[in-house]
Amino acid sequence: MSPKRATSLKDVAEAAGVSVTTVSRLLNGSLELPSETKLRIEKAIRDLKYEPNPHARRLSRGRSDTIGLVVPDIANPFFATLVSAVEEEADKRGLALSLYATLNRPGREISYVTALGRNHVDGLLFITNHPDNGELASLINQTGKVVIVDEDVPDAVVPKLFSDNDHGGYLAGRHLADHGHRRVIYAGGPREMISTRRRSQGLERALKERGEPFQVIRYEGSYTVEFGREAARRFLDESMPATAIFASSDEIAIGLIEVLRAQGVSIPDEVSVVGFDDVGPLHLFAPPLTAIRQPVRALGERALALLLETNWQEPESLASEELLPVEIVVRNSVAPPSKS
Amino acid sequence: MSPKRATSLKDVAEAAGVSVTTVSRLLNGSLELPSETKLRIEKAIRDLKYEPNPHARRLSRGRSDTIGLVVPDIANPFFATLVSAVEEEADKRGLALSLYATLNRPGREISYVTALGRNHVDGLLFITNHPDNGELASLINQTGKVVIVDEDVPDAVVPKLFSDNDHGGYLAGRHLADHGHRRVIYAGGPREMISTRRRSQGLERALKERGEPFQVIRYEGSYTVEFGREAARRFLDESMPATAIFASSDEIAIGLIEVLRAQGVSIPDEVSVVGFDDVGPLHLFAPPLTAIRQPVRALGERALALLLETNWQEPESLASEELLPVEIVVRNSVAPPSKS
DNA sequence: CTGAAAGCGCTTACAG
DNA sequence: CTGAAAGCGCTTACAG
Repeated sequence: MSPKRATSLKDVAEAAGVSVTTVSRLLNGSLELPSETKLRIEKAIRDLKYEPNPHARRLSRGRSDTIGLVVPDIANPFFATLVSAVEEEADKRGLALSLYATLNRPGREISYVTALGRNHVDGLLFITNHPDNGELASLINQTGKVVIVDEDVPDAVVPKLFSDNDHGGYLAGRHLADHGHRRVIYAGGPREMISTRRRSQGLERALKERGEPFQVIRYEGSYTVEFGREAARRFLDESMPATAIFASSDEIAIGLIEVLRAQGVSIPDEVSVVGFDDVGPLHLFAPPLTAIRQPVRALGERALALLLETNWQEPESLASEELLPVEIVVRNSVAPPSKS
Repeated sequence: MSPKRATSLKDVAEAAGVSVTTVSRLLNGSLELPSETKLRIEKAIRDLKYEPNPHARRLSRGRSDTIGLVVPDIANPFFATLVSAVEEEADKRGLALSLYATLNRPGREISYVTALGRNHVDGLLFITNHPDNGELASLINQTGKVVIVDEDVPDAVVPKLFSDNDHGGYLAGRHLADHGHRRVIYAGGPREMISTRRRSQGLERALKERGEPFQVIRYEGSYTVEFGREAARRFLDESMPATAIFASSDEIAIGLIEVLRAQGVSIPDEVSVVGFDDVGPLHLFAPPLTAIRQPVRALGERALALLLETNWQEPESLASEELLPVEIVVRNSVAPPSKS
């Protein structure tokens, strides 16, 4: 089982009695060949089970036909679904996928973007989930060919693709207001992040448009189960200062419900809850959770299309922001405030 | 913004006044250099922001320092968690990860294994979830450097790593038997697959060891939500021929519970349910689902270690099978059979 | 239409 | 200790 040399273009060329140039051209489609020759070459390829060496091809062509995808955490179902959609799209287009998980460590983000700058991948789909001090943005601006997805890197001038977070917040708020809620807690991610800002803005707007007094209390932390637990504890410690909670991710909702249930707080009798993301099996929860659904797969598909469609030579075409629509999935976790 | 030529080894060498050989050796650590020279080179690298071109390096070295991971479906939380664990391990070792989703299409599996044979990746972690007609096995045997994870490819002679499925089935069966169940339905994946065979065997063994009459009814299909729904419908159509159901994956459990709930069948009052996998938020389900937990991350970590540790020259060391322990997580979906 | 040859950017025997 | 040179396996002007 010695690492037998793989068959190369040259082997094929010899077997077919032509030059490597010809074989290479046939493979790359830039050629009309006499069908006799063509058949001979194709036979040689089959006989030798030839497959081009991608490393050589990449070196020679100066591009890799692979795109990089950096996400905070692959195990998170939201990102997993996104990765899955990107992979499927990439595969359709003959592109390979290089996957990087940053696990929320800024250093890793930096190094991946640097890698792109060096042509290791042909483009990058970039998803962060923590604030940037400007370093990342400037790096992105000088390397180009990255599209930012899901969460913003404010000073980066590249195409951006988000869910319609503001409208998501609005839908949640309207649903809550329809049931008579006026005091609601927004349990979200880091305050600096665009998703949190926009979702809570939308929420406020929906409550405000009723023309009656209202209050939004912000619990801002991170998009994690642990923060969801914290939010629930705080809510309890503060003696339930609201009649409803808008949990801004599946993870937050999971932690929140976990603690609320453990403490015997009934949803929606004592407090109503609306979630965000809706990628987990929320319909099986007790109670089934009403939530804003993000178009996760569409986000992944569109992100790749954007990367490929963008004319990277035209600076003015770069600074775009595209929003994908969200919807509310009504289940059973919202009821009118109890009259206690 | 023309694609400015990236700085190469040669640029660094010139800037430092040495040969590319010297720089290359310094980078690859096979060299003691006078510290003055060393500093000069390092300064040049820093000044020029040099980073080696991985495509050239791969071509030259004949290896890629990347490992391939093929999974049926990335969006599935079980596989997502596995991918996440592998990615983290790979990153620790300086290995890149190439990800492929087969979406259950045999043709795609074949082509990825072929790619490995051509040295595009240094090794492959392979996860299938459908029966093989022998084609895959023979391909795997002739390319080598693949470890099979989670589900078997029977005729392949390579290291294999599974969860202890038999024991998982046994734990489920024992728990059910402890509560007095004697007639249970096994709702699992394809009958040919090792996971299904072993889990149902374990289940039977646990029931049998009580020394009383028992019956296991097998519903075999696939590890999907849709099959879970089918299983529930069949269970209902057959007028509930058992007092408990062992759902052999989170997906199956989800589909099953969905339909049972919709039909007003109470768990665990009318039928007990035990799940398998336990990667989703089963503790928030109504009722919280008792399940066998798979060591998903450990599976990923160990798989990579196996790939790296195996001595691929020694045929006798290849045919190994390693089992990772599972455990039962008791929640609230099992009760004694109703006396109706 | 077809091929010889240079080049992509590294690594690594082989010499000095 | 250090370097010139060949080689990895492709692609692609450039000639014929």
